Amino acid sequence: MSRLRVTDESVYRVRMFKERGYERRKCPKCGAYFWSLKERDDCGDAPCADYEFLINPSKYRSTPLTVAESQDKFLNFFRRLGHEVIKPYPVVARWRDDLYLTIASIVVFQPHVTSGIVPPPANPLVIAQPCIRLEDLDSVGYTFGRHLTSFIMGGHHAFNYPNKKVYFTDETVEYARDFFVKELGIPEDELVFKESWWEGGGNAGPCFEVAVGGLELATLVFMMYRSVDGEYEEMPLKVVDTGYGIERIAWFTQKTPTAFHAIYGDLVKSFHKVLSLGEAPDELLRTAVKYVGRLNPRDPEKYVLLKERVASELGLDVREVDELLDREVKVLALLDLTRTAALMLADGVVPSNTGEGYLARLVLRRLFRLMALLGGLDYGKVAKLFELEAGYWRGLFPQIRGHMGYILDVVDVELSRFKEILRKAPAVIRRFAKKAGRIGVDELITLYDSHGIPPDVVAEEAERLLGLRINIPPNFYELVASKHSRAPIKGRKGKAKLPDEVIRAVKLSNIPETEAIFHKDPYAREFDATVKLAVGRYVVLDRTCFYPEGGGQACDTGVLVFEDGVERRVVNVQKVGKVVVHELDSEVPGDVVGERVHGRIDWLRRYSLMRHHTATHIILGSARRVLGDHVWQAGAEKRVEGARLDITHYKPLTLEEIRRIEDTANRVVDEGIEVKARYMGKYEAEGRYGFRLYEGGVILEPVIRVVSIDEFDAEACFGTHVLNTREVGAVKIVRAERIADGVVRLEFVAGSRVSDYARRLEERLNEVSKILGGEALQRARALTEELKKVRDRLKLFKQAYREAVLSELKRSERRVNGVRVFTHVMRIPDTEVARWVLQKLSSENPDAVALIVIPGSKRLTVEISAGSKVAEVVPANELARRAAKALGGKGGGKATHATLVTDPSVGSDALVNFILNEVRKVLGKSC
RNA sequence: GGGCCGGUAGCUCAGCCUGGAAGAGCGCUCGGCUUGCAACCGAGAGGCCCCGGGUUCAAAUCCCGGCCGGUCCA
Repeated sequence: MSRLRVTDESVYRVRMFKERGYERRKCPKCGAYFWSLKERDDCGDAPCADYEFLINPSKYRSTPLTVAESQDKFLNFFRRLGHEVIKPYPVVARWRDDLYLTIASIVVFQPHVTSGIVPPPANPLVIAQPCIRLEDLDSVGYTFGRHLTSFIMGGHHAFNYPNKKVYFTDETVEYARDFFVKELGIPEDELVFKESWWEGGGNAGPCFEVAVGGLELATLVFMMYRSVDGEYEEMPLKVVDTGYGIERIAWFTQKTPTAFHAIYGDLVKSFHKVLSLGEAPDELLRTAVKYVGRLNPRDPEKYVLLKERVASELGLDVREVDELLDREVKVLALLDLTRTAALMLADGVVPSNTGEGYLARLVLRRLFRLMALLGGLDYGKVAKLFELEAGYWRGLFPQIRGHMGYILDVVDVELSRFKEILRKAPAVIRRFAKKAGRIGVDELITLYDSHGIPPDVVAEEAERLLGLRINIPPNFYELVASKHSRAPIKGRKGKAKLPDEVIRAVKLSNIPETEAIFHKDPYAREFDATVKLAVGRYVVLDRTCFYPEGGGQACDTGVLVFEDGVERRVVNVQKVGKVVVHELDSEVPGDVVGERVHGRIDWLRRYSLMRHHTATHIILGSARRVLGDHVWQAGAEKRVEGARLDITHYKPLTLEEIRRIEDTANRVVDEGIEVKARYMGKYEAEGRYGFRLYEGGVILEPVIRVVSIDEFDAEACFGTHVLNTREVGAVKIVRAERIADGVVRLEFVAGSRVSDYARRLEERLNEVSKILGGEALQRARALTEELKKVRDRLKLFKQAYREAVLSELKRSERRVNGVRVFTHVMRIPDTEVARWVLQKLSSENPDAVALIVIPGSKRLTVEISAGSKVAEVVPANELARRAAKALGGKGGGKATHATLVTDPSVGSDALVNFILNEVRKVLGKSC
């Protein structure tokens, strides 16, 4: 965390500290300033302090609360203070294009509210938001629950606008004090407010970390700066952003040895039972917890130290402590990871190799690995764990139980993938060990990076297979990460489809929003308008029927008629903000600003686009009904000839599923459902339709245009649609393919294009029939049979030819200085046959030299072979080289076999004679 | 979105670095041994070496492009 300050410390001097006599003190351990009523040795927060609340529980008496009770207590307290309770958002942050997961309650209001574009749904408000953070994925459990991958963040937020102040630092601190002291019964003496600085998501501000008994229970952030290029700029909007750890409150009040025991209650026992493991003795955990608060368990050396201390205190063997503690920590981590995975999957994440899908896979892989290490990874057990979570959280997170079918199906698929990696691991490890001669750090990294084999698996297998001892560097995952370049979290692609100067001119001109006739009446084909701006071939009007490219829908084309009476074609239409720019096929003559124009769009093109656009919504809704709630749009394109829709799904579609999607879509078409486009308030629309609205992407506006097909489908959409599904006519899916891990692409046609598609198929079939000479299907069957026969026959002939060439070659035998030499000139050139024959001959006659000339119009090829016995004396490659040099040509090879290529003009006879001569010369010398 | 790895017989893979006549195991077919099965022994069938281009006398092998699959990171 940055210690940068742009504000003086006065911001931390809130009203309450003065009124109630809090003093500002400095922590001798971390140097941070904090406020408390009484003198203290430290700032009261890990790792400066122990888990005091567990070591001396009587000092921190409070009523034990479950997670649900903690949440209720928190929400009700702030409701009584005038905060409106907001329903929690999904853990997958689909409304944001810079984050995958909801990592804090404030994420729910970013960036639309914090940037001032949209007012908050209520002000002030309070929310209990389930959050997911994967930073501590590998060390979950080791801090006994201080770190979790999924947790509920209780946040009360106030948005202070320049003209409307709600409340800020003074009130926030007082609320915190009242909540902890009056509501939870914590003695005020033990409260510590530590001064700190918070930064995140481009915002920053001072904050207080509120710690009690060694546990931070809340963070109170006062977001007031925007960080721009490393500098802080004060924001007009000042936001109270608080985060109360609901699970931590439950832990604190229950004082169980670990947070997991407080959060998961009976589940701790159930998980052990499913895994057939005994629970660690309470005494062991209670002893360990004394050190967990202060030691950083991610530091392996410190962790060893912790175990040693626990062992000596309990009079146990270190190995025993080590085993029991490691095992317990893994089981506890599983409780957290299962919930995290369940929450992500319940929100419809499809595991994949990119985006949030990858994060889901990461959690599942970690979960599987832990189970494998605990000695039992099978689907039945994993499924049981998820079912236990679903049952346990049915009150707070009913969505888990609601999506159990999908969750278990995905777990099954992912487990198979993981097992596949483990199955392949030995072969890959062997290959690496062989290639590199060892398995060092580089090999470990590549094995993990490219093959997904974790280093501990490599070490295990390498020892088992090859007897190799492998050292895993402690900073292994850092090394992996350092291999990858850092890029923006979510890539934004934006290619300008207009020249820069046009965009600049439009922005400078301050032209008001173009009146969208295409929205008011999508059936309007002609219109009159006034020219507002003209730059070269680019024209802006005050109103238009021309739909600009957007939302995956191609733009309209058509004509504009200016006052000179000349029709100019509109070839491209784009948006700059809310201003529509028409690109013409030629420049506009002179100054046309203020002129009246008449426009006409190409109606058939537009109508086809409208039909395909509505069809896309229908297909999406159908896919969701057939496949499940996890189906989201991953991309779409609507063209005149057809459309395509990419959906998230975890396995390839079966033919039956495709047909059911198509049937469902056509039923919706036949039902004749009204397609409504209307403007709604953001929160109203979200409340009514959920985040399904943002299939096509995030919309950062207080009022959004919602296109709905009754209850079947509703999306925030800018496009033009037909008024009734009946107008789509019909839908035909023409292709379904898996384009990426977790993404299936559906291509389809609608309306009259279905007929076009059918005609194309018909024409192709006719063409095939014509070529085959008869009814296509029948002829194809017959021809396939025939082809098989011909192939078999050809094989026989080829065999016969081989034999013939071989026998002719054999007959050509002559003796040159005691060596048998065979020569043959092929009549039907066939390199493959020549090689086969030579191989056969020389293996039967190791004392022979043989050559076959393969004539050709462009070149003359000679394959030369020397039997194993004579190859040393008469190397074939030597012969080829000499001939190439003397006769012109190229050649080479090895001692037993060589190839020579010359110009045909050399002639077969000359070639053969030359080589014979060379053989004679070589043998003459050596004899 | 980017990095890395892979694509050779029905399956699992070797060969590729260092170019020179396509391999192993399993499976399959047939035969032997067996009352039969398994095992064992013997023989055989089975290959656009992912696709396209380039370099070369010669490419599974080297280079470039593409497709497909896997994996890691953001």
